Amino acid sequence: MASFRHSDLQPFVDRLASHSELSAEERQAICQLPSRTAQIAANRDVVRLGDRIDHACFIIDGLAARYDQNVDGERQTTAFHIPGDMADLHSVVLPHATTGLQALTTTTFAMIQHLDLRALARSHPRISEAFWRECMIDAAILSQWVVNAGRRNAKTRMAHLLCEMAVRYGGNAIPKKFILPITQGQLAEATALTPVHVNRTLKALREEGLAIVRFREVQVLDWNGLQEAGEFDSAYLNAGARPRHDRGTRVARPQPGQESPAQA
Amino acid sequence: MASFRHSDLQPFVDRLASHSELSAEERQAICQLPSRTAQIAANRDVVRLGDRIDHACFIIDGLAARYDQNVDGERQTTAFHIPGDMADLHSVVLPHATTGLQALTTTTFAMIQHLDLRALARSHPRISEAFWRECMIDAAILSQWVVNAGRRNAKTRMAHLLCEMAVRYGGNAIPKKFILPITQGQLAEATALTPVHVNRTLKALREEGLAIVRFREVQVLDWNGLQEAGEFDSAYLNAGARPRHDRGTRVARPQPGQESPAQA
DNA sequence: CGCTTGGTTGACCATGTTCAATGTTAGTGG
DNA sequence: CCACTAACATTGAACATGGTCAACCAAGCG
Repeated sequence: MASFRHSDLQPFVDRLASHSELSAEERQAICQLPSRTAQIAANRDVVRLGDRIDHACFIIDGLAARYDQNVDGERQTTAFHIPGDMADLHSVVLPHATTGLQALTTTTFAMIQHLDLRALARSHPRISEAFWRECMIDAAILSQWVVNAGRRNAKTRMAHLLCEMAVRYGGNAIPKKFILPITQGQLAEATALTPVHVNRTLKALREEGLAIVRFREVQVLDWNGLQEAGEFDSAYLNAGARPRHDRGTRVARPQPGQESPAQA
Repeated sequence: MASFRHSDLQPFVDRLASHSELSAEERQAICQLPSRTAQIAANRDVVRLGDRIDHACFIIDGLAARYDQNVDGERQTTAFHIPGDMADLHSVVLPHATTGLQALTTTTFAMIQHLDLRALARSHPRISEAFWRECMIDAAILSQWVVNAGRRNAKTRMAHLLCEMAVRYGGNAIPKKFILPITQGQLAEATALTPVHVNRTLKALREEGLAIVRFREVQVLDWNGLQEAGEFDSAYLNAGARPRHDRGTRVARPQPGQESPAQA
């Protein structure tokens, strides 16, 4: 049954505050958004393709996957949502779902009406900007997924995904192990591989001493090695954060006939 | 040399108005944003990977590609930007570029300071929301690119991309032919194929009477056939538009053990 | 127990890559 | 107008990454 609480949204405030400056008053306003807590069982859709929705889902506990599918019904996961994510904040401006959202485990979430989120955004410009920024970080992740699916081989792809999840779960302190309650089949949907090849790929990562992936748990054996294997640079995940460490060494290769950027 | 004009931004207003309600006053405010017009030659970067930028680029004429690359320097295009697009509106909230932007042809664009865009967004909540929505439509396209690269074969992928571009160039009236000033190599970077295989794929589309792609031009021979071959449903491009026609027939396949969506 | 779900492995196959050669087109200068 | 060049398109043959099919194993749970 639904219940009304406020503190559920504190992690959301923390998330927003990690990349956007918010006053105490603004933080409180977010915390006080009316929300309805709900739980959904594993393998069930929170949002179905084509649904028109009137609320966003803040993940309190569990794991959800955003997905789309091709004509044969083969799924492609386009994002994982972990606790602390507002899984479809974008729906505030695009209420017509063009992707589905599925719970991968029993997932607890807080439902917040678009009406309330929109009202808050309209009355608080900086909250509005924070929402926008939060969405754009998700888009930056999505952009990496295109590169992943398009230009990286199975091992690199898998390593990259593991790195992404490690950073998202752990923040600055990369966890030695973290819970990733996901089957190899679901990993296949995310990496655009087949379950069989996911298995072989995980075996390779294991045998190279990079990481051990089990049913509910990822063990990072060699973080540097895993990052290297995954061509991973966390910059895109921290793009919104206050400058802590400067950008890494990754630079665009110069293209033929190109010395300077835009010239007026 | 730079010049100061206002009317350059009218197409941007039209774009925003196509999905978001804006008052006459709001439209005018956008038009009056100070902008600096510039031109950049083909194959040069407008924004380089890692750049910290302080302006957004509105494409007036030409074609630009957003890209990222893997460690071997192989490029993956993640978006095309055509006239009418604000190529990096997202940079207003994430000024640290994690992807590059390259002109594919000689491209004319208007540069608008983040400062001005942000100020406008802060003072006009509905403009802020329109910016956010515009960005989320781009994200919806990106999401489709993940599916494209991940779960569709070469022919389907290519057809899907052509459909996307046709709709974006033509709006509701699908053009029989449209200018796409792009080489097969650049198509390869967008579809995550090799130039050689792009060539073979285009040949297949041609031989099946679906579309003819030449150096600067796409000729759509059979729009329905092309859409079908590309598993294309334009809903995601129009997600923000006023309801004109209802969603197509595309529905999520029911997954095992799933009858109803979220239950509280 | 036995059933179900997920993990593991091997053999064979297919889509798309790689390599390499040749054709085509547009632009440039004599 | 033609020769020359450079970039792009086209084609074929060999190859590789990952997919498909199929069998078997392991763990959790009624």
